[in-house]
Amino acid sequence: MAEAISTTAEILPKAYEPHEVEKRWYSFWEQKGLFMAKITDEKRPYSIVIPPPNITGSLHMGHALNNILQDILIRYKKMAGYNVLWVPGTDHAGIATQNVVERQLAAEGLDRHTVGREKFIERVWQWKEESGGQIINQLKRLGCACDWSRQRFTMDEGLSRAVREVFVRLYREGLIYRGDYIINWCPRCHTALADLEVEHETHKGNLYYIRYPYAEGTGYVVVATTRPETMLGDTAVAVSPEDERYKNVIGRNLILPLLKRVIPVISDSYVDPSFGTGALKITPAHDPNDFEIGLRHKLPTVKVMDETGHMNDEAGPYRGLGRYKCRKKVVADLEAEGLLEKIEPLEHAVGHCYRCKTVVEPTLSKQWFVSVKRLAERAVVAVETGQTRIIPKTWENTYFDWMHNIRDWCISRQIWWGHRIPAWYCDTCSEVIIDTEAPVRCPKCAGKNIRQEEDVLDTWFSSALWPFSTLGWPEETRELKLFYPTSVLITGFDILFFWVARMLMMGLHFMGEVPFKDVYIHALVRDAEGQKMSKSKGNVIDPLIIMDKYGTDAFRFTLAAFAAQGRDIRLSEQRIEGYRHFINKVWNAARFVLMNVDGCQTVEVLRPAPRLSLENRWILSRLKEVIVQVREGLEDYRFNDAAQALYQFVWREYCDWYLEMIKPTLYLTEDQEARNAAQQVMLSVLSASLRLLHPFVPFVTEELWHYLPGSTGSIMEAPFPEGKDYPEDLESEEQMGLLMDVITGIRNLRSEMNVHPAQKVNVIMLSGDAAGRALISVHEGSIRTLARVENLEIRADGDRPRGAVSYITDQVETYMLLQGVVDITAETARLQKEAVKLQTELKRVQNKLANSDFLERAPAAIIAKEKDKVQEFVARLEKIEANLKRLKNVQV
RNA sequence: GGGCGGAUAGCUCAGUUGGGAGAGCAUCGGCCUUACAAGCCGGGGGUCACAGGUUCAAGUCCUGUUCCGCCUACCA
Repeated sequence: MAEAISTTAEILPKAYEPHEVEKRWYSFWEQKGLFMAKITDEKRPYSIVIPPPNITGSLHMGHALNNILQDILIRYKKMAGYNVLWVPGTDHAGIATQNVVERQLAAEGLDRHTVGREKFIERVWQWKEESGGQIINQLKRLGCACDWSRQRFTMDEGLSRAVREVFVRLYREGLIYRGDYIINWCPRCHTALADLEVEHETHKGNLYYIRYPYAEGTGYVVVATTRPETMLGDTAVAVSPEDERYKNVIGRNLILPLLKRVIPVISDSYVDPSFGTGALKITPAHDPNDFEIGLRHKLPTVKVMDETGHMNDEAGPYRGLGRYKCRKKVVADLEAEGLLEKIEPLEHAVGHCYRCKTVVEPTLSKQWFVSVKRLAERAVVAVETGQTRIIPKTWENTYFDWMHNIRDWCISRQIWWGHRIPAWYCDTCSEVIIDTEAPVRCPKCAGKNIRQEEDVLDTWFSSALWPFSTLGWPEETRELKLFYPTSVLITGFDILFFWVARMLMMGLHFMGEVPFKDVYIHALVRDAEGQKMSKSKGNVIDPLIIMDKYGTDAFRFTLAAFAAQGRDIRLSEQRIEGYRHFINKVWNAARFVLMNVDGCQTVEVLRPAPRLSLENRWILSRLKEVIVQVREGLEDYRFNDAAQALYQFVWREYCDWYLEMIKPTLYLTEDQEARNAAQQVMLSVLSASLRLLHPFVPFVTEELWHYLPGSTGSIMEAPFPEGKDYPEDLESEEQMGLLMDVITGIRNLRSEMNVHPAQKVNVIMLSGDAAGRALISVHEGSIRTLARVENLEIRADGDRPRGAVSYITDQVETYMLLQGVVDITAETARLQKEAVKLQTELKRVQNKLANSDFLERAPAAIIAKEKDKVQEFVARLEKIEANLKRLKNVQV
């Protein structure tokens, strides 16, 4: 056995070195198939589908936090005895991916149109095979326990089939339609965008006041606009029906400047009389509101721009100009004609493409839509009735708000990379055919001139099906039966609408059940200054670099410890460094234990026996408490509480107090039985701590697990500790409390008297309480060790020693003898300070107890507590004052 | 415009049924005590944004104000 001890010390280096360890254990887990769910397992199921990262993505802080939290839950539930499944996968990310490949082509002097659709798609697939797996490897780096055998991609054959199936069913139910509608157009990406894909930003612009002359007679109406170039598409001017100023103008005709078209003045309650001049120019083809007004008044629509943002034939002399050049020229021409009244600066919101930040152009266009009203209603009810809980609850309001005001979802995109819409047009008879498979001939006219819709679906369309499409839908698979609805979805609030709401709608519609029971919305990771991390700001902290520098476990623990609900995380490297120290502490605690286990060969959970000594009973009782806290924290998604509880327990209680306290027993005692007990307890608490820590810091715990005597297999297969195995022991906690208080008191005296840490001191303790004296006496060894005491005398009563400084509690008076002369002035000051503090406290409590209202209305337990305090304070004060008197006498 | 969140120690933040203000980091002082200097021991530091109210009792509940964030929206 002596050999074994020295080997352990050699095997475990002084400091934890994460890199080699991390690599080794991840492949170990994968090889042993520990991440794989078993469909035949009879344990209770617990399932999560990953929010699929874009294949173009590289791991950022948001991914890291998101996936670490999922991994913590997955590992916890697995150890807690569930049949867990974590489905991983990636998203094809239509626009983003297409942009990447287009950029590649551009570098070669090509573009997608010269290459052609088929070849282009091939290129994208090729790119995906070569570079699209990057993010997956980065997730592995994080330690994610995903079932990689079930990895999916939104463009997989199976998922594509689900997409077509959903499209066809919705179409046949009348929930998908095609129509002319005003949509947001990105002139750079050449595609329609859903409302959600438009980001609004405040811009400093101008409000131009333009005169529209009457067609008959003299005079003009002045309209105000921020976008003068759209006037070329105006088909009316609207005023408010309640606006007295324009009462006689309604129904008259105006001459549209520059193009000289005749347009009417109409009245519509949408117009706000207080803004601008109260007259609004109406451009139905280039403004969503104007479009609605145009519908109401049956106005013609005139599109003046093409899909690249350039003016078209309808713009007459402005044809071919870019929209901003055109704006300049229109303004200049108006000015020249004396029709520009004035220009005022104005801040207003401008929509941008969420992908490329180009200013979007509202444009009239033929697109496919999902009619979402009915679907949304059901999804609202599901949350209202608690079938799905949104956590933190505050997000429910945001969700309801959005769902109640939801507008139809534009699902067609004019790009090539994505699920091509399963619609075909017959050129012979104009029939539209919607089917999951391509038709050979037109079912109506039997013609063969059939071509498929060019557009593809919004990427979020396939994402919306993710919870059931990844489990095999539309087949009725055993996976679906077992793991749907999934247990929880973990995501950031930024995709609550994009994704979560739509999954709820689709899940309810096609599965008849919510896709997940809980939705946990986690924080946003910001930089140390609270700024959102972004490449353009240059404040991005790269998780991969962090993991290189500090190790994955330190990184994981940091994020978990800061993942408080409802608040963003401000991350700085300093903090991660702090938690690296914690990982190292765990490492060294284990190192210490392993160096001192001798022949102890068991890591069995040890039931606290009454025969165990105080510190052993105490640490087991504390362990019970931390188990409860960790479990509750994880069940309630309070990751920070769970992590903090572990941090405190392992470092402060286990390392600082418990291990220090048993050192004499381990080193010196002749009592073999006591030593064995200490060894068993320290080992079993270490074992439990490692298991509790494992979901947070999987690598270091797995590494240490294999050094524990008697451990078998992976720590992932070990049971998560249960509170019921460790009865709480209040007596031991109370007694330990007294000892810790006295020891801290002596340490304090030493420090204040500048006693060198290596120097031992002599102490006399007085206590009128026999039980207290017995306790101190039994544990005087601990006091000697932890407070560095040479001679310790325990008395019931008697003269207070001269030449001593004191620490007074209500139960024990502790005197530390000084070798030289006590500085009476300093000691008096010290005691007086203490006395004043106590008197203030005492007074406060006494006032409370003097209040008859308090005595009448406060619960008995609270009153009793206050009374206890009075007793304690009075006892301490009396003793301190007695000491002060003695000091005074000495002085005299 | 509507909505939500935040304001607690120098910094970053906990504080879940209202009952004597906490942690980490930083700082100061002392220690290379044979697991760990990525460590050990000790100390200092807060009118819990402001003003009212409810209550025996408010960081915690209510109202208002100020200052920061964020989301959302069809004021041209």
